[in-house]
Amino acid sequence: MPELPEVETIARYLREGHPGSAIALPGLRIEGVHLLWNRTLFQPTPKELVNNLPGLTFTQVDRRGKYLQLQLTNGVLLAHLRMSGDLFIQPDEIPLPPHTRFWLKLSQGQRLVFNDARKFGRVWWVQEPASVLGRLGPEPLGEMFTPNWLDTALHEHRRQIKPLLLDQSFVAGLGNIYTDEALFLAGIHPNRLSTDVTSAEAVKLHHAIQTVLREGIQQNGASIDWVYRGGDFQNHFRVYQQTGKACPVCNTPIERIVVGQRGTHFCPNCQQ
DNA sequence: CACGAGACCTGTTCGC
DNA sequence: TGCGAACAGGTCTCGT
Repeated sequence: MPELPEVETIARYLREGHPGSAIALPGLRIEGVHLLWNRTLFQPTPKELVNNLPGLTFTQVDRRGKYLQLQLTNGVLLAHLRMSGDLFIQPDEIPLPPHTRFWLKLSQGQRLVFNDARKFGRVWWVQEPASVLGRLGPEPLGEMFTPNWLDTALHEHRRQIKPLLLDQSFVAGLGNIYTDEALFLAGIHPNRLSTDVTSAEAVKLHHAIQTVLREGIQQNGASIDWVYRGGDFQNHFRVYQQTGKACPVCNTPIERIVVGQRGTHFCPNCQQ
């Protein structure tokens, strides 16, 4: 599920509790470690994890790009959900969900579950988060990400605009949905070369990126297919997965092409 | 440096 | 109805 708005939603739920459930991660202590799919753990070894995590307490939950950062009294647990991952707290007595790859027994009769049908998701336990997050570009809703920065940065590369926006070392957090939506709002064809984007268009794109991300967060992210978290942004897509449907601006049928090996949705009239 | 292909995985939907 | 192909919110590595 995870692009910036979905990961942000999960971070908020972990930090403050789900709507309807006040259980929050900070303050809960780890009592047991269960790794069901070894490759989910990127670092350190399973043995080191089992030896070191029990007894530690969660103190804080943050997001950086598409990564979740779960601060502990010693070190930090990082998680990347990739395509199908999910991370949530649930009571210890109900059955583990299918596709659980990793879970922690917590104090107060709770557990933290890392669920991931496609097994692409990864977890790290490190002392220094920068060792994993070091190459990420700026947060698109942060102070560094200004219209002027984007204009300049676009011209430091000569690449197709869509793959460039998906590159996490360029900007951290955009994925396939929000990139398509942002390029539509900005009226930029996904195939355009970054160097050919004008300064006026860069300003528009900056605004479009922040708009779609804020909308996504407001709707608690997008819920597609069998993965459901209660998000609602899927009902507000303008072009993503709208192939053949009328463009909300000009009624031209939305088209699907492949750009950088990713399905790409756009309006051939609005995005020249 | 930029780009495409292939890997990593499982589940759902599409087309014949 | 059945079955294989295509596709899915991501990222890494390798070769050109």
